[in-house]
Amino acid sequence: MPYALGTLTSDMLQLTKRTEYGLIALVHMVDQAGTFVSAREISEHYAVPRRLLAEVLKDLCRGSLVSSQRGAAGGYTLSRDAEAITVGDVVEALEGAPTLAGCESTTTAGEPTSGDCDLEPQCPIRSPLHRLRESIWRQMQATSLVALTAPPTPMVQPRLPDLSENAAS
Amino acid sequence: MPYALGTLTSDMLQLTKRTEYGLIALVHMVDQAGTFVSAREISEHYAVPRRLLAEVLKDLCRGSLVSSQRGAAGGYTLSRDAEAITVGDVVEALEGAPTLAGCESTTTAGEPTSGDCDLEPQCPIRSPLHRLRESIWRQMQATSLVALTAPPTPMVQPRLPDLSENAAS
DNA sequence: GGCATAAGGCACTGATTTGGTGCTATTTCA
DNA sequence: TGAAATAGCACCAAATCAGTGCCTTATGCC
Ligand code: SF4
Ligand code: SF4
Repeated sequence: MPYALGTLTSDMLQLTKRTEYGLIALVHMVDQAGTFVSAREISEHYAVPRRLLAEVLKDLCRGSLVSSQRGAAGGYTLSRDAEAITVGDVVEALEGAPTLAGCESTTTAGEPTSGDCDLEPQCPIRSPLHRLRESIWRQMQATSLVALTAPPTPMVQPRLPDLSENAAS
Repeated sequence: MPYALGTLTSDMLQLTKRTEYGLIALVHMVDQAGTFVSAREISEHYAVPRRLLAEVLKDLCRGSLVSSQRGAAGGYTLSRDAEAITVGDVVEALEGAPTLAGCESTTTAGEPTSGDCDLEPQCPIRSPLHRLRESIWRQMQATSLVALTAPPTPMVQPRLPDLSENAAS
């Protein structure tokens, strides 16, 4: 069956393994708040490669999401409240602030960062795409670790805001 | 200045060049609705690699987003109304339906597709992440070509729905 | 002190994806 | 017939990603 359209999966929304491992570790640490959890403990608990997880935790430490303690009985612990750590923070710490198009690489400060694409003046999709990216990014910033720890959540998906001004649903 | 956190850009929300080129071509075709536009014309207009654009247009044709006409004076044209073509459609045609985590590769039909990750039973972040992905994907499905063609759009970004049930902003 | 156990640093490999090109065949219009 | 267009497909180079090796440094405990 050639050309099975719809069965392929894009990775454009795919979290990297690093981010997944980071999220798993952070969620695990929410329960153990106040204590230092070692990378070994987490890696054995979730069957995650130990060395890779250590690398991820290190980056989370650089991003000030966790604090580390060296030596025996050392490990990592959340450096702030679980509600103050969002998926966006994790992605930003492990992959950098995301962009939808190459013409703008928004930092946390929101600099324009003119862009490396040379068809900007002619490009017709630039501005609306940025709006879409902003919206998505905002959702990641609005999803905190506590939202990830609440498993059942029998919530109904609310109506999405429409990004265009003329589609009235 | 080592470790310039916040300046790196993640590509997790980055459209591929193929998708970008596809969107540009489609938006261009919105204006020329009814006529067949050649890949050469678009590539010269926007300084996009001709051969690559042709490849993209071909995939869009496979995805039934555009119709093609061969031979001299041939080209491509939208196969349906611009409002009926969404960013999600384009992404799906050019990259496949997206997934946030590797444990589920949702097709358009929405099959479960059990998953290739072996830490699903233990994984604490699975369900909420899927909710996030759904929400993002929904936004892409809600953004049509006409939304991309409306340049000024002095619209205020509406409040986002909160994905967690306990964060009351 | 000495040792086990922790994180920190960094370079490195292998597999995959992505952007892009070459070449040929086929279709259409003049 | 020939130019111009799509269709198909293989191929390449660069970038990214998952994962590992190896060493250094720090801490707790005997
Ligand atoms: S200017 Fe247009 S083509 Fe260039 S990176 Fe931005 S959105 Fe993409
Ligand atoms: S089960 Fe968890 S770790 Fe595995 S792919 Fe799904 S979200 Fe990622």
